Amino acid sequence: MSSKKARVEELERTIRAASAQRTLYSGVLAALLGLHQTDLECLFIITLGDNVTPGRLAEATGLTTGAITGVVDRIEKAGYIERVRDPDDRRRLFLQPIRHRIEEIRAINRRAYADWMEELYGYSDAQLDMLLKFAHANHRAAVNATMALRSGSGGRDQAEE
Amino acid sequence: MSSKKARVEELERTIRAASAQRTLYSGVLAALLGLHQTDLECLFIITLGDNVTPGRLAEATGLTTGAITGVVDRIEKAGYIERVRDPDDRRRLFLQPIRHRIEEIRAINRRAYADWMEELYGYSDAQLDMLLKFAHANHRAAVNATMALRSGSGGRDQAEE
DNA sequence: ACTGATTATCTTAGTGACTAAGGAAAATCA
DNA sequence: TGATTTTCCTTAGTCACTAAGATAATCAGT
Repeated sequence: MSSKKARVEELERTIRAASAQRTLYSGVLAALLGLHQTDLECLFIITLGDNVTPGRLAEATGLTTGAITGVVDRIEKAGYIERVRDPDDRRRLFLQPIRHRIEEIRAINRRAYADWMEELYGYSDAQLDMLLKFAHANHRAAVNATMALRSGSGGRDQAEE
Repeated sequence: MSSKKARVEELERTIRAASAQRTLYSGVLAALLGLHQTDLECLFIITLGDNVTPGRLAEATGLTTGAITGVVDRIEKAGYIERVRDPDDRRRLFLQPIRHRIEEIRAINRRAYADWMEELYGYSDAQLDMLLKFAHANHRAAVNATMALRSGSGGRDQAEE
């Protein structure tokens, strides 16, 4: 027997633990690829966007452009992207993913999560819709919580300068 | 209209995005508390366990004991734990959480995630049970995926030495 | 007790990812 | 054309981390 409060709190705790574990997974994957966690995150942003430039990557991650140069160096050296000059504005670079190398990473993910994907297929369409709604709500909640923390001045110091 | 495959893949994508966002939240929270993300993680482990020692923390995180010394220094200086010598083995330290300071952090989390918790209370007990089962399965999946990566030799180098 | 090995934490030196500031090259504007 | 802006890179310095070893307490064997 468990109260609704107990259920809700265990649910929240479990989601948190699962998120932490997925972060850990990313770290292990990055190490396996000879990259840093930051690099892998950046690579993910690069593959999602179109014609991503170092400048846009710096904005997206909050890193300085200097740091981004290092990140791009490492990812390029590992062979997952190429620096390609924008022909229309020769100051700019496009960070072009090397598709078949990216596909290697996807394949690793697919293999590692194969059982889980199988499990997902076991749910009915209606259940999947409900879970999807829940997952979106959870994502929104995390975004809101982050914003609340940033603006809410939840703690002492905040802007140190 | 969307196929089951589309549903499953969007679900997995959304879970991943939500996890990433929760990681981001942790980083912002850590900065707010004047700690590093690593420190906050360690603090979490300390509060969960009982009479956690620096050594056990090193094992749990994979950091070296030297790094842990720095982590403990920072958390202690910020006032969230105390170093207490084990009276039965005076080589050892117990990292004792300072309860009311930990409670401050919990209060911040509760405030940031208040709407979300509210939302969870909106689900029926049966739905919560289903979601809980799902969340546990997701956690297990992430653990298994991490292990698969570690042992599966998915990539090249692996044991470098 | 005494000796040597082990255990737990800290210390030190060195590495490398990051920031801040500024430089070089190309584009844009007056 | 010259001045300003934009984009990326370079440089110097900071700091968390690792690796190796110091310090100190405990344990096992004699």
